[in-house]
Amino acid sequence: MKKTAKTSTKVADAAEKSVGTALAQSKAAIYLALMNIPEGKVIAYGQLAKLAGLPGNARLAGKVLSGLPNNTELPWHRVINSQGKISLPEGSPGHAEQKRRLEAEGVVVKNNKISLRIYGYNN
DNA sequence: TTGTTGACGCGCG
DNA sequence: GCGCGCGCCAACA
Repeated sequence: MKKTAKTSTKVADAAEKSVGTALAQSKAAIYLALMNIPEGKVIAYGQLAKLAGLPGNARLAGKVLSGLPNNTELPWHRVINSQGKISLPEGSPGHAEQKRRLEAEGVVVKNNKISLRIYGYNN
């Protein structure tokens, strides 16, 4: 209807429209995976992406989390990098916020670092 | 279409 | 345990 003929990848294009840019699913998958994280536990971006069915898309997970609103209900603060540290830059509102939330759930943050060995969520 | 950027991960020294 | 560099995948200009 819109694209008309053009180079007409029509079939692929139509399929793409049906899902709403493939990422929509990925995004939803990441949300679901995030909801599966219990309190007092943390997970790495890559791990989260893998749980969402997107191995190798750790960065994408971060991209999605960055797009989350402030009033989101998702426990985004339970997501950290494989280093066991908060990816957000120190001094950033999100960093302090995340750290505070984690401690509120019983997660001990040692020197801005979290023991994945203890709090790491393994499925 | 090509190049750059990013809430990352892993291997090395 | 820590810092550095390269690699991966998608979005954006």
